[in-house]
Amino acid sequence: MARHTPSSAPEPSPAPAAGPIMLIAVSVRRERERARLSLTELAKRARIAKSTLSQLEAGLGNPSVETLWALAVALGVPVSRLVDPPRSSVRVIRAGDGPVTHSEQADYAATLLATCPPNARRDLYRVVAQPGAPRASEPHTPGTTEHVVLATGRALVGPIEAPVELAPGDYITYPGDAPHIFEALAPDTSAILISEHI
Amino acid sequence: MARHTPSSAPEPSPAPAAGPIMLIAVSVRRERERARLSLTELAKRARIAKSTLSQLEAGLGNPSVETLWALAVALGVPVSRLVDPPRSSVRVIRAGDGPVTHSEQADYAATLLATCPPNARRDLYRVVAQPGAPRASEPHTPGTTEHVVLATGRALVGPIEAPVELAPGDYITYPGDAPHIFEALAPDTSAILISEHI
DNA sequence: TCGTTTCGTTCGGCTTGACGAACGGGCAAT
DNA sequence: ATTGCCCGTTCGTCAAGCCGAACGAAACGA
Repeated sequence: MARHTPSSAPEPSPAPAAGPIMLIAVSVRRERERARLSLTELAKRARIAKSTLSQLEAGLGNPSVETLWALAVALGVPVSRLVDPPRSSVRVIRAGDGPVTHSEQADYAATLLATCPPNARRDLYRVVAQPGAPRASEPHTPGTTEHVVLATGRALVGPIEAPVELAPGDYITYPGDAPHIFEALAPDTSAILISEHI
Repeated sequence: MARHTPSSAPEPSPAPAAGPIMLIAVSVRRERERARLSLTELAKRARIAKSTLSQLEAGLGNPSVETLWALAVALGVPVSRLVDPPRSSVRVIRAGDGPVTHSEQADYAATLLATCPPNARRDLYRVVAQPGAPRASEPHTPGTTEHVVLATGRALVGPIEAPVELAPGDYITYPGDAPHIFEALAPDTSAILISEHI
């Protein structure tokens, strides 16, 4: 199977415990079940032998990139979702909290709110809302995460069952693939919204 | 080489013209040169035969995931950077400008400021700065782009040779791999900073 | 009870990816 | 010129990925 051992060297990707094979094995099975495909059906669509797929999901073997590519195409997902570790929940960082890095040159403070997971896409919105009926979002595509930093005003933001009240500077992140709301509590409430999807 | 043809089926990943092999070939070479490694040296670090690497970069063959993984580890990059297609300038969107999507349910307006390029990482900062000496940033790693949305106050932001004055709600994006500044022009100037690196 | 279908796994074979060694070229020191 | 070293490519061998076919299990209807 493996003729070499890539076990040493500094791991940039968050060391996935069992190496790439097991990671891909579980990823493929996860995506296949999410797509409601049988092993046989997926193999047919990907134009690979189902024996190949069977062994792959069993964590045996060491698939080639063409095999992997064919599977990703058939599953309708980017290849990277099969090769990078999975991830989710609500987290709030209040204005003034969080790890701050100060500048020596100027009065300048930056707070790291969220590091970007490998391979995610983050789309950036500016939101301006007025009090009244809250905006309830349908869940987006699975794997979506939203981040909101309130700029001005006040707002109730987060999962529909447990939204959080934000003041200017507050930050919240929550799953975007579950129902969630944005309800302005003050006039001219504005925020930055980042929609992150893998 | 390829025994199957994954050519059909709807392509979710933005069809990379020449299939996964060529894509990986150029990605590996690009990352290797970025890391200033010789082919021989990289092969040694990845614990793979240099012949394998040579053919891989030539666009021949069909590497296994273990080979790919070992290379990504040795290069110090996530695997996804080798399997997704690759990809800067100043752009400003003033508050109130830009494509706005309104909600039917509530007084809620979202403006798309920047779609995320495939495979980029975006790290999210909250910035609070006071007037005085501007904060001049050293250029970051090549391929970095920064985005700033001013929340409160006023600031001079952008490339050091041509910064732009921002008011609350204004958005700017500029290359992060060239010198750039953030100079607060009013007390308690705050902003959201997204650092995007490939 | 017996076919029929679909599921996922297991079994030989052909094909090919990965390996090490050998090769030719470029460069610097001797 | 010669030696040494590193570069990247080419070649033959061997292991293993991929394949199709055969297999047992489970579900459904006749």
